[in-house]
Amino acid sequence: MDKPRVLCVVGPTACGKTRMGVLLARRFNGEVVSVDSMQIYRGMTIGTAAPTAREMEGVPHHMVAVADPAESWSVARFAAEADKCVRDILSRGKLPVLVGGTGLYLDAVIFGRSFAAGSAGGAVRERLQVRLAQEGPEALLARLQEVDPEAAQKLHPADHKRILRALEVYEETGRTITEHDRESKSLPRKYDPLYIGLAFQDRADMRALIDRRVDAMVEAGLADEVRSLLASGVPRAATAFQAIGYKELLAYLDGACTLTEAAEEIKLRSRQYAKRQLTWLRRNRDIHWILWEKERDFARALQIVTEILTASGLQ
RNA sequence: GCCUCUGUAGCUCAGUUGGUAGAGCAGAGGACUGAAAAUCCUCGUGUCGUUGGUUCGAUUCCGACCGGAGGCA
Repeated sequence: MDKPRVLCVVGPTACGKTRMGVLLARRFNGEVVSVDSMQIYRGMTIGTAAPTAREMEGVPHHMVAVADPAESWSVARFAAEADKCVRDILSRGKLPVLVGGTGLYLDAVIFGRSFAAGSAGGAVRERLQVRLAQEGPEALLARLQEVDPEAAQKLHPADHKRILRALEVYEETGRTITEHDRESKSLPRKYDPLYIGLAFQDRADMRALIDRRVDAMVEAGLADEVRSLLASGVPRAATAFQAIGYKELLAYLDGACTLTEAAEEIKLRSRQYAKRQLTWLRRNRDIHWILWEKERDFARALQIVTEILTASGLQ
């Protein structure tokens, strides 16, 4: 009720979130906060389709190109930084427009979720990784079953990442991740979000646009972008290189495939990613969806969203 | 023209010593709390190229034909 209102633009990749965010920020005196796990890294404009100064049209953008790609960020760090931006925007009497495709990150900000201690590169994680390699996932899952049976029940033996994380939280904090999550999820939400979802009516149209966009990225010099990241010393193991478009071009630069093959792989991985984004978003019943037919019609969309916002008493 | 190999799920292929078939990839659905553009789970009936023959029964054996690859002329 008394929670600050924020606007959220969500949807799978290539569906126009960036453009919509700018249009909404301009109309409603807002500023954009990008909620994207990869656009935070510097020097990755082309491949992450991060908004350029031109595309921002004078609207202030936050959380874009704020991190050193050699340094790996996490949800926790992102949420903390993004929340500062949101509060700052609100304090200046403007509307925060959260634009992004990383579902977990957006939830973390909106709900003010807390995250248990521990991180990649930490001593506990390293040790658990060694145990995983030596004893196998079943042994670790059995161990988890003893300390946190609820988490162990939910995890598949193949889900190494989550098994490691669950054990790590227990060893780092003495509390189970189940306990921690339950507590975190019971906290009242921090903001009052109004969700606008952008997607294509027909998946084939989304695919066509993704294909075109990937070709454009390659033509715009994605390979050079990857080369300069490497040249500036970003390690191949960096999280930044897990971004779609980058890991595939690494293979190309290594001579493992042709540029065309790399581009095809990027298209494939992009549409699989888009599908996962949709799966994440579908469980959020509060989203007002705008479904594109063939082409993206921003003028019409802006009109629809304006009506929704007016009805909801935002303006 | 002759010879050899080949034609099985959208793609790449396995397989059935004759009882109508199964993997990977793609695709679809789902999960998701410090890597999340990551990670993980579930889902496989298709004229077994066509057409004759042998057989109780053929995708499997035999013949012809059609398509593909290679070789010899």
